[in-house]
Amino acid sequence: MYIECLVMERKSASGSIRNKERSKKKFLDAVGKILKTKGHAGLKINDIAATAGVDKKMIYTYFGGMDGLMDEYVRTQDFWVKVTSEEVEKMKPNLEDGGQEFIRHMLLSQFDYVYTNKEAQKLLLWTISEPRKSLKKLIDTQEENGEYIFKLLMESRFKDKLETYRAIMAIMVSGLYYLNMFASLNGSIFCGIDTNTPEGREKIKKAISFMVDQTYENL
Amino acid sequence: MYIECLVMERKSASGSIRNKERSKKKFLDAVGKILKTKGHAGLKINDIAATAGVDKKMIYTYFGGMDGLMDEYVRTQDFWVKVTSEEVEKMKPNLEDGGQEFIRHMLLSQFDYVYTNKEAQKLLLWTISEPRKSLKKLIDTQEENGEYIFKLLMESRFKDKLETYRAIMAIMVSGLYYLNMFASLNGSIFCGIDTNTPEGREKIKKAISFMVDQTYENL
DNA sequence: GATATTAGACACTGATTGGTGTCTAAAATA
DNA sequence: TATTTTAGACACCAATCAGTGTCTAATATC
Repeated sequence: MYIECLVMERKSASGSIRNKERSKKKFLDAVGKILKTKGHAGLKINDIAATAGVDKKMIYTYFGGMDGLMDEYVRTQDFWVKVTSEEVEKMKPNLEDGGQEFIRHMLLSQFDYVYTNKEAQKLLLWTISEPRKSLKKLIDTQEENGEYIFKLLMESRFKDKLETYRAIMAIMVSGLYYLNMFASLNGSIFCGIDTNTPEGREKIKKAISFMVDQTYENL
Repeated sequence: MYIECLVMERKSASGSIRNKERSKKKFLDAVGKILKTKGHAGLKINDIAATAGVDKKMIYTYFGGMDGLMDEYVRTQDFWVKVTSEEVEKMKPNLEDGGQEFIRHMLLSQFDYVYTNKEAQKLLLWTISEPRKSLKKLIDTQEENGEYIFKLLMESRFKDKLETYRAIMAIMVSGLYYLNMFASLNGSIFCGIDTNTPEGREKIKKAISFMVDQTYENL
Protein backbone atom coordinates (compact mmCIF):
# COMPACT_ATOMS: atom_id res chain seq x y z
CA MET A 1 0.00 0.00 0.00
CA TYR A 2 2.76 2.41 0.96
CA ILE A 3 4.81 1.47 -2.08
CA GLU A 4 1.78 1.98 -4.24
CA CYS A 5 1.36 5.42 -2.81
CA LEU A 6 4.86 6.33 -3.86
CA VAL A 7 4.49 4.83 -7.29
CA MET A 8 1.10 6.39 -7.84
CA GLU A 9 2.36 9.90 -7.07
CA ARG A 10 0.95 11.88 -9.94
CA LYS A 11 2.25 14.97 -11.61
CA SER A 12 0.82 18.31 -10.48
CA ALA A 13 -1.96 19.72 -12.54
CA SER A 14 -0.55 21.74 -15.39
CA GLY A 15 -3.72 22.47 -17.33
CA SER A 16 -4.76 25.90 -18.46
CA ILE A 17 -7.49 26.20 -15.83
CA ARG A 18 -6.03 24.30 -12.90
CA ASN A 19 -2.30 24.69 -12.56
CA LYS A 20 -0.47 24.28 -9.29
CA GLU A 21 2.79 25.94 -10.25
CA ARG A 22 1.07 28.90 -11.83
CA SER A 23 -1.07 29.41 -8.74
CA LYS A 24 1.95 29.17 -6.44
CA LYS A 25 3.61 31.85 -8.48
CA LYS A 26 0.47 33.98 -8.29
CA PHE A 27 0.65 33.80 -4.49
CA LEU A 28 4.32 34.70 -4.39
CA ASP A 29 3.73 37.60 -6.77
CA ALA A 30 0.83 38.78 -4.62
CA VAL A 31 3.08 38.81 -1.56
CA GLY A 32 5.58 40.95 -3.45
CA LYS A 33 2.91 43.34 -4.63
CA ILE A 34 1.33 43.78 -1.19
CA LEU A 35 4.72 44.07 0.50
CA LYS A 36 5.67 46.84 -1.91
CA THR A 37 2.47 48.79 -1.37
CA LYS A 38 1.46 48.15 2.23
CA GLY A 39 4.59 46.70 3.84
CA HIS A 40 4.89 43.47 5.78
CA ALA A 41 2.11 44.47 8.17
CA GLY A 42 -0.33 44.36 5.28
CA LEU A 43 0.40 40.72 4.51
CA LYS A 44 -3.00 39.28 5.52
CA ILE A 45 -3.94 35.89 4.14
CA ASN A 46 -7.31 37.05 2.80
CA ASP A 47 -5.77 39.99 0.96
CA ILE A 48 -3.06 37.83 -0.53
CA ALA A 49 -5.59 35.31 -1.81
CA ALA A 50 -7.75 38.08 -3.22
CA THR A 51 -4.77 39.73 -4.92
CA ALA A 52 -3.59 36.42 -6.34
CA GLY A 53 -7.10 35.55 -7.46
CA VAL A 54 -6.74 32.07 -6.00
CA ASP A 55 -8.59 30.59 -3.02
CA LYS A 56 -6.78 31.06 0.27
CA LYS A 57 -7.18 27.38 1.02
CA MET A 58 -4.46 26.73 -1.51
CA ILE A 59 -2.02 28.72 0.63
CA TYR A 60 -2.42 26.06 3.30
CA THR A 61 -2.14 23.13 0.90
CA TYR A 62 0.82 24.56 -1.02
CA PHE A 63 2.81 26.35 1.66
CA GLY A 64 1.38 25.00 4.90
CA GLY A 65 0.08 28.48 5.83
CA MET A 66 1.09 32.12 5.88
CA ASP A 67 4.46 31.51 7.50
CA GLY A 68 5.39 29.00 4.84
CA LEU A 69 4.35 31.37 2.08
CA MET A 70 6.25 34.29 3.57
CA ASP A 71 9.34 32.17 4.06
CA GLU A 72 9.20 30.90 0.49
CA TYR A 73 8.77 34.46 -0.75
CA VAL A 74 11.77 35.66 1.22
CA ARG A 75 13.80 32.72 -0.04
CA THR A 76 13.16 33.79 -3.61
CA GLN A 77 14.54 37.28 -2.92
CA ASP A 78 18.23 37.82 -3.22
CA PHE A 79 18.36 41.41 -4.43
CA TRP A 80 21.83 42.81 -4.05
CA VAL A 81 23.41 39.44 -3.50
CA LYS A 82 23.45 38.97 -7.24
CA VAL A 83 24.05 42.64 -7.89
CA THR A 84 27.25 42.57 -5.92
CA SER A 85 28.48 39.30 -7.40
CA GLU A 86 28.06 40.79 -10.85
CA GLU A 87 29.82 43.93 -9.79
CA VAL A 88 32.65 42.15 -8.08
CA GLU A 89 33.49 40.41 -11.35
CA LYS A 90 33.38 43.67 -13.26
CA MET A 91 35.66 45.32 -10.74
CA LYS A 92 38.18 42.52 -10.38
CA PRO A 93 40.63 43.92 -12.97
CA ASN A 94 41.60 46.90 -10.83
CA LEU A 95 41.66 45.42 -7.38
CA GLU A 96 45.08 46.80 -6.58
CA ASP A 97 43.49 49.86 -4.99
CA GLY A 98 42.27 47.75 -2.08
CA GLY A 99 38.72 47.88 -3.38
CA GLN A 100 38.41 51.66 -3.10
CA GLU A 101 36.64 52.20 -6.41
CA PHE A 102 34.63 49.04 -5.96
CA ILE A 103 33.30 50.09 -2.58
CA ARG A 104 32.63 53.64 -3.74
CA HIS A 105 30.66 52.36 -6.70
CA MET A 106 28.85 49.79 -4.57
CA LEU A 107 27.75 52.30 -1.92
CA LEU A 108 26.57 54.83 -4.49
CA SER A 109 24.62 52.34 -6.57
CA GLN A 110 23.20 50.73 -3.45
CA PHE A 111 21.99 54.13 -2.35
CA ASP A 112 20.06 54.62 -5.59
CA TYR A 113 18.94 51.02 -5.82
CA VAL A 114 17.22 51.05 -2.44
CA TYR A 115 15.68 54.43 -3.24
CA THR A 116 14.00 53.24 -6.42
CA ASN A 117 13.18 49.71 -5.33
CA LYS A 118 10.27 49.94 -2.91
CA GLU A 119 10.10 46.17 -2.50
CA ALA A 120 13.69 46.01 -1.29
CA GLN A 121 12.96 48.94 1.01
CA LYS A 122 10.00 47.21 2.62
CA LEU A 123 11.95 44.00 2.91
CA LEU A 124 14.70 45.91 4.66
CA LEU A 125 12.17 47.45 7.01
CA TRP A 126 10.72 44.01 7.63
CA THR A 127 14.09 42.69 8.79
CA ILE A 128 14.27 45.29 11.55
CA SER A 129 10.59 45.02 12.50
CA GLU A 130 9.84 41.34 12.97
CA PRO A 131 12.01 38.40 13.98
CA ARG A 132 11.66 35.65 11.38
CA LYS A 133 13.85 32.70 10.54
CA SER A 134 13.79 33.19 6.79
CA LEU A 135 14.64 36.87 7.14
CA LYS A 136 17.54 35.99 9.37
CA LYS A 137 18.72 33.51 6.79
CA LEU A 138 18.47 36.13 4.05
CA ILE A 139 20.59 38.48 6.13
CA ASP A 140 23.09 35.74 6.91
CA THR A 141 23.48 34.99 3.22
CA GLN A 142 24.12 38.67 2.52
CA GLU A 143 26.60 38.74 5.34
CA GLU A 144 28.50 35.74 3.91
CA ASN A 145 28.59 37.46 0.55
CA GLY A 146 29.98 40.61 2.14
CA GLU A 147 32.53 38.61 4.06
CA TYR A 148 33.79 37.15 0.79
CA ILE A 149 34.33 40.65 -0.57
CA PHE A 150 36.05 41.91 2.59
CA LYS A 151 38.43 38.94 2.52
CA LEU A 152 39.08 39.23 -1.20
CA LEU A 153 39.54 42.95 -1.60
CA MET A 154 40.24 44.67 1.69
CA GLU A 155 41.95 42.27 4.05
CA SER A 156 45.44 42.60 2.61
CA ARG A 157 45.06 46.36 2.28
CA PHE A 158 43.89 47.16 5.81
CA LYS A 159 45.30 44.26 7.81
CA ASP A 160 44.93 45.03 11.55
CA LYS A 161 42.82 48.07 10.69
CA LEU A 162 40.27 45.83 8.97
CA GLU A 163 37.92 45.87 11.96
CA THR A 164 37.69 49.66 11.93
CA TYR A 165 37.21 49.55 8.18
CA ARG A 166 34.33 47.11 8.70
CA ALA A 167 32.77 49.40 11.29
CA ILE A 168 32.97 52.37 8.94
CA MET A 169 31.27 50.34 6.21
CA ALA A 170 28.61 49.18 8.67
CA ILE A 171 27.77 52.80 9.50
CA MET A 172 27.71 53.90 5.88
CA VAL A 173 25.64 51.02 4.56
CA SER A 174 23.11 51.21 7.38
CA GLY A 175 23.08 54.98 7.04
CA LEU A 176 22.03 54.84 3.42
CA TYR A 177 19.47 52.17 4.21
CA TYR A 178 17.89 54.32 6.89
CA LEU A 179 17.98 57.53 4.88
CA ASN A 180 16.09 55.89 2.05
CA MET A 181 13.44 54.42 4.30
CA PHE A 182 13.14 57.75 6.07
CA ALA A 183 12.86 59.63 2.78
CA SER A 184 9.73 57.82 1.71
CA LEU A 185 7.74 58.41 4.87
CA ASN A 186 7.38 60.95 7.66
CA GLY A 187 9.22 63.80 6.08
CA SER A 188 12.31 63.75 3.99
CA ILE A 189 14.51 66.35 5.63
CA PHE A 190 17.21 64.83 7.83
CA CYS A 191 19.99 66.98 9.22
CA GLY A 192 18.83 69.66 6.81
CA ILE A 193 19.24 67.41 3.78
CA ASP A 194 16.18 66.60 1.67
CA THR A 195 16.80 63.02 0.59
CA ASN A 196 13.93 63.15 -1.88
CA THR A 197 15.43 65.78 -4.15
CA PRO A 198 18.23 65.17 -6.68
CA GLU A 199 20.23 67.95 -4.98
CA GLY A 200 19.86 66.35 -1.56
CA ARG A 201 20.82 62.94 -2.88
CA GLU A 202 23.81 64.44 -4.63
CA LYS A 203 24.98 65.86 -1.31
CA ILE A 204 24.72 62.44 0.32
CA LYS A 205 26.66 60.89 -2.54
CA LYS A 206 29.35 63.51 -2.23
CA ALA A 207 29.61 62.73 1.47
CA ILE A 208 29.81 58.99 0.82
CA SER A 209 32.58 59.54 -1.69
CA PHE A 210 34.44 61.83 0.70
CA MET A 211 34.23 59.34 3.52
CA VAL A 212 35.48 56.50 1.32
CA ASP A 213 38.47 58.58 0.24
CA GLN A 214 39.28 59.62 3.81
CA THR A 215 39.12 56.00 4.91
CA TYR A 216 41.51 54.85 2.20
CA GLU A 217 43.87 57.76 2.71
CA ASN A 218 44.05 58.03 6.47
CA LEU A 219 42.93 54.82 8.17
CA MET B 1 -28.63 78.12 27.62
CA TYR B 2 -25.22 78.26 25.91
CA ILE B 3 -23.89 80.60 28.57
CA GLU B 4 -25.12 78.27 31.26
CA CYS B 5 -23.28 75.41 29.69
CA LEU B 6 -20.03 77.33 29.92
CA VAL B 7 -20.69 78.38 33.47
CA MET B 8 -21.77 74.96 34.60
CA GLU B 9 -18.58 73.32 33.35
CA ARG B 10 -17.53 71.25 36.28
CA LYS B 11 -14.08 70.12 37.35
CA SER B 12 -12.97 66.65 36.28
CA ALA B 13 -13.38 63.91 38.79
CA SER B 14 -10.38 63.74 41.04
CA GLY B 15 -11.53 61.18 43.57
CA SER B 16 -9.57 58.11 44.54
CA ILE B 17 -11.82 55.75 42.60
CA ARG B 18 -12.84 57.84 39.61
CA ASN B 19 -10.15 60.16 38.42
CA LYS B 20 -9.96 61.46 34.86
CA GLU B 21 -6.39 62.68 34.87
CA ARG B 22 -5.08 59.53 36.51
CA SER B 23 -6.88 57.39 33.94
CA LYS B 24 -5.56 59.45 31.06
CA LYS B 25 -2.07 58.91 32.38
CA LYS B 26 -2.74 55.19 32.70
CA PHE B 27 -3.64 55.08 29.01
CA LEU B 28 -0.55 57.00 27.99
CA ASP B 29 1.64 54.75 30.14
CA ALA B 30 0.00 51.69 28.61
CA VAL B 31 0.83 52.96 25.12
CA GLY B 32 4.46 53.37 26.16
CA LYS B 33 4.58 49.92 27.69
CA ILE B 34 3.04 48.17 24.68
CA LEU B 35 5.13 50.18 22.23
CA LYS B 36 8.27 49.13 24.08
CA THR B 37 7.36 45.44 24.10
CA LYS B 38 5.39 44.85 20.91
CA GLY B 39 6.11 47.90 18.78
CA HIS B 40 3.61 50.24 17.15
CA ALA B 41 1.88 47.35 15.35
CA GLY B 42 0.82 46.00 18.74
CA LEU B 43 -1.06 49.15 19.68
CA LYS B 44 -4.62 47.72 19.64
CA ILE B 45 -7.30 49.58 21.53
CA ASN B 46 -8.44 46.52 23.49
CA ASP B 47 -4.92 45.69 24.62
CA ILE B 48 -4.24 49.26 25.65
CA ALA B 49 -7.43 49.40 27.72
CA ALA B 50 -6.61 46.05 29.32
CA THR B 51 -3.05 47.13 30.11
CA ALA B 52 -4.24 50.44 31.53
CA GLY B 53 -6.97 48.70 33.51
CA VAL B 54 -9.49 51.27 32.35
CA ASP B 55 -12.47 50.74 30.05
CA LYS B 56 -11.69 51.38 26.40
CA LYS B 57 -14.70 53.61 26.12
CA MET B 58 -12.73 56.22 28.01
CA ILE B 59 -10.19 56.32 25.18
CA TYR B 60 -12.96 57.66 22.96
CA THR B 61 -14.25 60.16 25.48
CA TYR B 62 -10.79 61.39 26.54
CA PHE B 63 -8.82 61.26 23.30
CA GLY B 64 -11.48 60.88 20.63
CA GLY B 65 -10.15 57.45 19.71
CA MET B 66 -6.91 55.58 19.05
CA ASP B 67 -5.45 58.23 16.77
CA GLY B 68 -5.95 60.90 19.36
CA LEU B 69 -4.36 58.76 22.04
CA MET B 70 -1.37 57.88 19.88
CA ASP B 71 -0.89 61.49 18.90
CA GLU B 72 -1.03 62.64 22.50
CA TYR B 73 1.44 59.94 23.46
CA VAL B 74 3.86 61.00 20.73
CA ARG B 75 3.46 64.63 21.78
CA THR B 76 4.61 63.77 25.29
CA GLN B 77 7.83 62.19 23.97
CA ASP B 78 10.76 64.44 23.36
CA PHE B 79 13.65 62.13 24.11
CA TRP B 80 16.90 63.51 22.80
CA VAL B 81 15.45 66.97 22.21
CA LYS B 82 16.05 67.69 25.88
CA VAL B 83 19.20 65.60 25.97
CA THR B 84 20.81 67.71 23.32
CA SER B 85 19.68 71.01 24.79
CA GLU B 86 21.26 70.01 28.09
CA GLU B 87 24.40 68.92 26.35
CA VAL B 88 24.67 71.99 24.20
CA GLU B 89 24.77 74.12 27.35
CA LYS B 90 27.44 71.93 28.90
CA MET B 91 29.55 72.12 25.76
CA LYS B 92 29.21 75.81 25.10
CA PRO B 93 32.44 76.78 26.89
CA ASN B 94 34.68 75.17 24.26
CA LEU B 95 32.86 75.92 21.04
CA GLU B 96 35.95 77.27 19.34
CA ASP B 97 36.64 73.82 17.90
CA GLY B 98 33.66 74.17 15.58
CA GLY B 99 31.68 71.71 17.66
CA GLN B 100 34.04 68.80 17.09
CA GLU B 101 33.99 67.52 20.65
CA PHE B 102 30.33 68.28 21.00
CA ILE B 103 29.38 66.28 17.94
CA ARG B 104 31.68 63.41 18.87
CA HIS B 105 30.15 63.22 22.31
CA MET B 106 26.63 63.54 20.94
CA LEU B 107 27.03 60.76 18.40
CA LEU B 108 28.61 58.39 20.89
CA SER B 109 26.04 58.98 23.62
CA GLN B 110 23.22 58.84 21.07
CA PHE B 111 24.53 55.45 19.97
CA ASP B 112 24.33 54.08 23.51
CA TYR B 113 21.11 55.86 24.34
CA VAL B 114 19.18 54.30 21.47
CA TYR B 115 20.69 50.92 22.28
CA THR B 116 19.47 50.88 25.86
CA ASN B 117 16.18 52.70 25.34
CA LYS B 118 13.81 50.25 23.68
CA GLU B 119 10.96 52.76 23.67
CA ALA B 120 12.99 55.27 21.69
CA GLN B 121 14.01 52.47 19.35
CA LYS B 122 10.43 51.47 18.64
CA LEU B 123 9.42 55.07 18.23
CA LEU B 124 12.21 55.50 15.70
CA LEU B 125 11.04 52.39 13.87
CA TRP B 126 7.52 53.76 13.96
CA THR B 127 8.57 56.93 12.18
CA ILE B 128 9.90 54.96 9.20
CA SER B 129 7.00 52.48 9.17
CA GLU B 130 3.80 54.50 9.26
CA PRO B 131 2.98 58.01 8.06
CA ARG B 132 1.42 59.96 10.92
CA LYS B 133 1.02 63.64 11.50
CA SER B 134 2.18 63.63 15.11
CA LEU B 135 5.26 61.59 14.21
CA LYS B 136 6.09 64.02 11.46
CA LYS B 137 5.72 66.86 13.93
CA LEU B 138 8.04 65.10 16.38
CA ILE B 139 10.62 64.73 13.64
CA ASP B 140 10.22 68.34 12.57
CA THR B 141 10.82 69.50 16.12
CA GLN B 142 13.98 67.42 16.30
CA GLU B 143 15.05 68.83 12.96
CA GLU B 144 14.56 72.40 14.20
CA ASN B 145 16.60 71.59 17.26
CA GLY B 146 19.39 70.19 15.10
CA GLU B 147 19.25 73.21 12.83
CA TYR B 148 19.84 75.43 15.84
CA ILE B 149 22.98 73.49 16.68
CA PHE B 150 24.28 73.49 13.10
CA LYS B 151 23.82 77.25 12.91
CA LEU B 152 25.33 77.86 16.32
CA LEU B 153 28.35 75.61 16.25
CA MET B 154 29.25 74.58 12.71
CA GLU B 155 28.18 77.24 10.25
CA SER B 156 31.08 79.58 10.81
CA ARG B 157 33.55 76.69 10.86
CA PHE B 158 32.49 74.94 7.62
CA LYS B 159 30.96 77.80 5.64
CA ASP B 160 30.36 76.65 2.05
CA LYS B 161 31.26 73.09 3.07
CA LEU B 162 28.38 73.04 5.55
CA GLU B 163 26.13 71.09 3.21
CA THR B 164 28.63 68.25 2.93
CA TYR B 165 29.11 68.34 6.68
CA ARG B 166 25.34 68.00 7.09
CA ALA B 167 25.29 65.04 4.72
CA ILE B 168 28.06 63.31 6.67
CA MET B 169 26.12 63.80 9.89
CA ALA B 170 22.95 62.53 8.25
CA ILE B 171 24.73 59.31 7.28
CA MET B 172 26.31 58.83 10.71
CA VAL B 173 23.20 59.55 12.74
CA SER B 174 20.98 57.35 10.59
CA GLY B 175 23.68 54.70 10.56
CA LEU B 176 23.71 54.44 14.31
CA TYR B 177 19.92 54.44 14.41
CA TYR B 178 19.75 51.56 11.97
CA LEU B 179 22.53 49.55 13.58
CA ASN B 180 20.77 49.66 16.93
CA MET B 181 17.43 48.61 15.52
CA PHE B 182 19.15 45.89 13.56
CA ALA B 183 21.03 44.69 16.60
CA SER B 184 17.91 43.87 18.55
CA LEU B 185 16.25 41.75 15.92
CA ASN B 186 17.14 39.45 13.04
CA GLY B 187 20.76 38.88 13.85
CA SER B 188 23.27 41.28 15.17
CA ILE B 189 26.21 40.84 12.81
CA PHE B 190 26.44 43.58 10.21
CA CYS B 191 29.52 43.86 7.99
CA GLY B 192 31.17 41.40 10.33
CA ILE B 193 30.57 43.58 13.39
CA ASP B 194 28.43 42.22 16.22
CA THR B 195 26.59 45.29 17.48
CA ASN B 196 25.33 43.41 20.51
CA THR B 197 28.71 42.83 22.11
CA PRO B 198 30.75 45.47 23.96
CA GLU B 199 33.66 44.74 21.58
CA GLY B 200 31.49 45.27 18.51
CA ARG B 201 30.05 48.47 19.89
CA GLU B 202 33.53 49.70 20.74
CA LYS B 203 34.54 49.19 17.11
CA ILE B 204 31.59 51.26 15.93
CA LYS B 205 32.46 54.00 18.39
CA LYS B 206 36.06 54.00 17.21
CA ALA B 207 34.81 54.36 13.65
CA ILE B 208 32.48 57.21 14.62
CA SER B 209 35.31 59.01 16.32
CA PHE B 210 37.63 58.46 13.34
CA MET B 211 35.06 59.81 10.92
CA VAL B 212 34.43 62.90 13.04
CA ASP B 213 38.16 63.63 13.16
CA GLN B 214 38.58 63.13 9.42
CA THR B 215 35.69 65.45 8.74
CA TYR B 216 37.12 68.21 10.92
CA GLU B 217 40.64 67.78 9.59
CA ASN B 218 40.05 67.33 5.89
CA LEU B 219 36.67 68.65 4.81
C1' DG C 1 -28.00 66.62 52.23
C1' DA C 2 -30.30 66.83 47.59
C1' DT C 3 -29.33 67.09 42.73
C1' DA C 4 -26.72 67.05 38.49
C1' DT C 5 -22.94 65.22 36.24
C1' DT C 6 -19.78 61.94 34.66
C1' DA C 7 -16.22 57.92 35.33
C1' DG C 8 -16.36 53.67 34.15
C1' DA C 9 -18.33 48.61 34.12
C1' DC C 10 -20.59 45.69 30.91
C1' DA C 11 -22.89 44.08 27.04
C1' DC C 12 -23.45 44.31 22.38
C1' DT C 13 -22.78 45.14 17.25
C1' DG C 14 -20.58 44.59 12.80
C1' DA C 15 -16.30 44.12 10.30
C1' DT C 16 -12.15 41.62 9.66
C1' DT C 17 -9.10 38.20 10.88
C1' DG C 18 -7.09 33.14 10.32
C1' DG C 19 -8.42 28.60 9.47
C1' DT C 20 -11.30 24.33 7.94
C1' DG C 21 -14.98 21.17 5.71
C1' DT C 22 -17.48 20.05 1.58
C1' DC C 23 -18.38 19.58 -2.89
C1' DT C 24 -17.36 20.07 -8.20
C1' DA C 25 -15.07 19.59 -12.12
C1' DA C 26 -10.53 19.57 -14.35
C1' DA C 27 -6.82 16.86 -15.23
C1' DA C 28 -3.79 12.79 -14.64
C1' DT C 29 -3.60 7.72 -14.84
C1' DA C 30 -4.73 3.25 -16.25
C1' DT D 1 -13.01 5.59 -22.06
C1' DA D 2 -13.40 4.74 -17.04
C1' DT D 3 -11.37 5.81 -12.71
C1' DT D 4 -8.71 8.31 -9.44
C1' DT D 5 -6.79 12.33 -7.83
C1' DT D 6 -6.72 17.10 -6.76
C1' DA D 7 -7.27 22.33 -7.91
C1' DG D 8 -10.07 25.39 -6.32
C1' DA D 9 -14.94 27.61 -5.51
C1' DC D 10 -17.83 28.40 -1.64
C1' DA D 11 -19.65 28.25 2.78
C1' DC D 12 -18.75 28.20 7.32
C1' DC D 13 -16.63 28.85 12.18
C1' DA D 14 -14.33 31.00 16.07
C1' DA D 15 -11.36 34.69 17.50
C1' DT D 16 -10.25 39.35 17.44
C1' DC D 17 -10.87 43.87 16.12
C1' DA D 18 -12.90 48.90 16.61
C1' DG D 19 -16.65 51.29 18.15
C1' DT D 20 -21.34 52.38 20.70
C1' DG D 21 -25.47 52.22 23.98
C1' DT D 22 -26.99 51.56 28.62
C1' DC D 23 -26.86 51.60 33.22
C1' DT D 24 -24.72 52.54 38.15
C1' DA D 25 -22.34 54.67 41.40
C1' DA D 26 -18.73 58.06 42.55
C1' DT D 27 -18.04 62.80 42.57
C1' DA D 28 -18.94 67.81 42.02
C1' DT D 29 -22.14 71.53 42.64
C1' DC D 30 -25.73 73.76 44.81
